[in-house]
Amino acid sequence: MLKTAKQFGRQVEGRTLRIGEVAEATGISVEALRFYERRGLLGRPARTPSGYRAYNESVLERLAFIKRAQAVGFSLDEIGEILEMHGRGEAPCLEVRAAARRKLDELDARLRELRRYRNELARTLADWDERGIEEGQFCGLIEHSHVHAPATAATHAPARKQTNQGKRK
Amino acid sequence: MLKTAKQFGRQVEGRTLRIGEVAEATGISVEALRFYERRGLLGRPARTPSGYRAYNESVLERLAFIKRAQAVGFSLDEIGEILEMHGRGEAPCLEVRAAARRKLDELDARLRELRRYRNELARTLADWDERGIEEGQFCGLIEHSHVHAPATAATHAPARKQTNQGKRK
DNA sequence: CTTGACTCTGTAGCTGACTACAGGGTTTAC
DNA sequence: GTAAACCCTGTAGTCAGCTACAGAGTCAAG
Repeated sequence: MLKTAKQFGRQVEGRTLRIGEVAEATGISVEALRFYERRGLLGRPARTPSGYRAYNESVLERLAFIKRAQAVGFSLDEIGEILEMHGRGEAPCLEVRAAARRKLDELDARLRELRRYRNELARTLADWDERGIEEGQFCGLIEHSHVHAPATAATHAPARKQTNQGKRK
Repeated sequence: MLKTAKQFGRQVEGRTLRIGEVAEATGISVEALRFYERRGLLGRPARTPSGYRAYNESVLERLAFIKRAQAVGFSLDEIGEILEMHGRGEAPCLEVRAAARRKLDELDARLRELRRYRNELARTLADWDERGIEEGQFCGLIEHSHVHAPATAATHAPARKQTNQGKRK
């Protein structure tokens, strides 16, 4: 763990990592790392005389944070803000805690929604299994569904809210 | 319900709807309707002599199906395939049922994942509440997390798998 | 001293599900 | 008969989070 710096001029502190090494260590692609940097998530790393990025190992920790925060539902922008606040030593925790609480609520709402859809789908499938399906138009997905209301705007509104499915992290 | 067709030339069967009426009835925007048509989800509707789309009321049912399928996790492409099979009278139900079952599995996996993140976040929050946070670097989101492993590639891999989250239909 | 792997910047493209516009024609209500 | 409200096509833009490339420089090994 205390290997000297490989070839790069100054071995200021510990070992520095090239971008490819960071990529390999974290499973995040080189392009994504540069992308994060552009988005302000990684600051500007030191450079070797020839312009290569020379990360020190703390970047791994930072990236771990980013990944964890992302997994928990923060967008890159939000993560950027948190890191920035942290960097400026600005009582980040109050803000961050509030944000985290909001995230938790969102996550709960999303879970309820998904559970509803799951059960709906499961019921439809069960229906299909126990009776023939030849009668229905769209294989029962409409006719046999036991769920909230017919084709009115009211039915669609809640679905719309969640059309952005993918984008919600 | 048996109003004669309004102004349009032929009043072939029942009432026909202009795109704006369909939009209002379903809560789907006019642009989205045209978009669905381009994507092959609605076929080519009849046209008035002047080129306006003249939908018959069955489109509402079809749109309801689309919305429901979407809510349950099918992408527009998948929905398109289902509708196409249906249109060709091709034993769709076997295919559809298999697809639905896959969807259900995916939904379950997604739910497990989200529950995991939810609990993780909730635990982190609870931690913050019971002890001061001033010590931690990133407000404990790393240090205090009780979860799977430190900053190694192994930690990231599962997260990566799910970086494409959004894209997962 | 050359080959190949790595890195750099900058820009463009991808996915999914739309939305927004420009620049027209059509209908309807007054 | 005219203005508002609707409709048409076609193209481009949006969001997030990347990915892919082009064209160039750098580094380690044989």
